[in-house]
Amino acid sequence: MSSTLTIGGVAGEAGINVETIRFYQRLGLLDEPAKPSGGVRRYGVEFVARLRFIKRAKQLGFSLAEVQRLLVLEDPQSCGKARSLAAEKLALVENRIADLERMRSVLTDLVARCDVRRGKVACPIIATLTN
Amino acid sequence: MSSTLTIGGVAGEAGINVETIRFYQRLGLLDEPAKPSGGVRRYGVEFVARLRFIKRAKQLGFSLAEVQRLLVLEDPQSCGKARSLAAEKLALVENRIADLERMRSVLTDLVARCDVRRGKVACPIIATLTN
DNA sequence: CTAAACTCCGTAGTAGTGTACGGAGTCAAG
DNA sequence: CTTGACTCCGTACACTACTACGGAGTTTAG
Repeated sequence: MSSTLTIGGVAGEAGINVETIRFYQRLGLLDEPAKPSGGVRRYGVEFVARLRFIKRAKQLGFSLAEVQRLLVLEDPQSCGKARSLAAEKLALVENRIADLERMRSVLTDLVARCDVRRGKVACPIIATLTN
Repeated sequence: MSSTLTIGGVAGEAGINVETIRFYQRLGLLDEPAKPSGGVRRYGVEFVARLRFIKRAKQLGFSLAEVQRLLVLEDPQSCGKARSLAAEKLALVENRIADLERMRSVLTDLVARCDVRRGKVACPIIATLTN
C-alpha cells in the first residue's frame, strides 16, 4: 500500500473535514499512521475507502459507536464474528425500517387528511398531534 | 380552565420529566403560568395536551425547533404550513427508508454469502468492506 | 405544627457529533 | 532559501436534547 496522501488529501478525497478525521482518530474509529519523526503522516487509499464507509454508514443513521462495531468486521481472523455482527446490524436496519414505515404512514395520513379537510374544522395535523 | 396541577402533576400526566418541562419552558416551547407571589405555579390540562403534542411530534422525527414552528400554527389558517412541514418530513423519512432498504439488501447478501463460502477463500464480508 | 415532599431557579454536567483556533513545525514551488 | 500552504496537537467552543444539583421557599399529610 503506497501511503502517499497527507491528511488533507484524504479529507479532500473522502469529502470529509480534516478536523473530523482527527476527531474520528481520537475516538479510535480510525488509526493514525506512525509519524516519521520530524515529518508528516502519510495515508494510503484504503484510508479513504474507510472514511467513505463511515460516511455511508452514518448516512444510513448508524451512530459512530455502531460504525465502530461495523469496522471491527475488518479483523481478518473472525468471519464468524463478522457474520454475527452483520446479522445483528441487519436486524437493526430492519427495526429502523419498521420504525420509519410507521412514521411514514402517520405522516402520509396527516398530509392526505390535510388535503381533504376543505372548509371544515381545524387543521387535522394540529388536531391529531393535540388529541 | 381550572389550573390545578403543579408542574409535577403535569409531568406525571404527560409522562415527561419535570426538568424537561422546565427545559422546554426555557426554550420557549412552553410558557410559564404567572407565579402567585410567594406560591407555586399551577397548570391546566391544556398544558398536558401540549406536552403530549410535543411528545408525538418528536416521535414523528420533528426536532424541538421544528416542534416550535408547529406549535405556532395553532391558528387554523396555517394548516398549509403545517401540511408542508409534514410533507417535508415525509419526504425525508421516505429517503431514509430507501437508503436503509439498500443497506438491508447489502447486509442480507453478505450474511448469505458468508453462510455458503465454507472452506473457500477469505470471509466475504471482510472482502466486501475492504474493497 | 412539624416533617416530608415538592417547587423554584440558576447553574452545571452529560452524551453525541463535530468545528474552530493558535502556535510551532514541515513541505514544496519558485 | 524564502514564502505560503499545510500538518500537528491540544484545547476550546458549538449545538441538541436532556438530566442533575443545591439551597431556599411552599404545600400538605398526619
